[in-house]
Amino acid sequence: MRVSQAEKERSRDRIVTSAARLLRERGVDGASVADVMSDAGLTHGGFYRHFETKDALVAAALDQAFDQFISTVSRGALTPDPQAAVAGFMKTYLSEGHVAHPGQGCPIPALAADVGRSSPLVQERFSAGVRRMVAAIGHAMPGDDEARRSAAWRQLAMMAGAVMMARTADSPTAAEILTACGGGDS
Amino acid sequence: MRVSQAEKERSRDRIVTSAARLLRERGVDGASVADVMSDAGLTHGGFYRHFETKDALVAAALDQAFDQFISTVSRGALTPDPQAAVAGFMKTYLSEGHVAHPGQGCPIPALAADVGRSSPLVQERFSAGVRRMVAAIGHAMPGDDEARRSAAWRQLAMMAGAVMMARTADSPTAAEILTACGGGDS
DNA sequence: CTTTATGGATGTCACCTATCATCTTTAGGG
DNA sequence: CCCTAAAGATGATAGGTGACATCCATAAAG
Repeated sequence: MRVSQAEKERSRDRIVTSAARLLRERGVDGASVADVMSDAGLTHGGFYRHFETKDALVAAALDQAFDQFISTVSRGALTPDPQAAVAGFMKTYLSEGHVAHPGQGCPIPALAADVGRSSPLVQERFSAGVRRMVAAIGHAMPGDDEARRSAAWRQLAMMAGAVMMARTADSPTAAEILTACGGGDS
Repeated sequence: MRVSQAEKERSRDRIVTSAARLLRERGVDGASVADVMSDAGLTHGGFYRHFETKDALVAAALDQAFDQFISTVSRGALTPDPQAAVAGFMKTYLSEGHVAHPGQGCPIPALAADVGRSSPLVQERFSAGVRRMVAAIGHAMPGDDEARRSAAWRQLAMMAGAVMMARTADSPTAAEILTACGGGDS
């Protein structure tokens, strides 16, 4: 049955939110349109009233996933000591909780490889999210602009690589990786 | 038609070699059994004479991919100066050539995310390959055993993360990432 | 010359993206 | 205030592709 425009807006939000989680949990191919719609409490038939293609959904979901994750990063960045904020973010990023729950985590270790094989639209949105993250991290790095940006790239690359590898490893190895890269045990 | 056992062995090798490349290029879901068999010059009908399941092929292909890639790493490690060897390996790893050709590159940035969602068998084989790489890299690091291993994890995480992100980015951004992480332009 | 097992051809079943007729309800003009 | 056209949701379905199974012709092996 038809619903109000406000309700449709909320439906769309639920679809995107479900997609943002399921994509990170199962990968681009592993999260089907029907899965996402079902998770959003709808049937798959109505999907194409909201999005042209699955690709468009992926792009929208990536935006939301980065928004959500960056807001987590930035929340700490307003503390008096920006370097302490980055340190706290690193601990959270390199935690077993982040490894265990990709659905709420950083899109980079969860989806970068998939995105590298996806459409230009998806790549562009993803890349924009990555740049936003680098900017957010670099903001709290020491040195001049170029040094901060460069340090932020190294930091982000290491963190993303560490979480990604930890997700393929057994528990002791995962802990070893996280610790080696500067993470905690939380 | 039936072929000799030696020929079967060669068929199997071709299948694994094709899989090792196609998996890295297209991901686990993107490379179908039919694709792999076709690439190996066979039809998909005979596949299950060689492997129980697709999973078993993935495991075998991961082993070969790591073998091939580690032999590249280790080739340089025999030079008089092991630290120079690691530096050379880093330059190669963080090159645009590596970013552009995942099919011959490191399995980690290409497949870690997929593996994190795969069967325990696949995860175990992949994790074993990762540990072999860390051992190979750590071999040429300074400091005591623990420090070397820890430094190797950081290095590998950063390199894998950098290549993975570079593969989702446009050319200038990719170059920026590689340079920031210590790579060259080759 | 018989046995055997490889690889090819074809089939089955499930699932994925995308579409559509249909029902229902909203939104807006008279 | 009501009536009607537009539009969201539904369930069925089309078309394609995936993993995996089965039958068959044939050549190796004894």
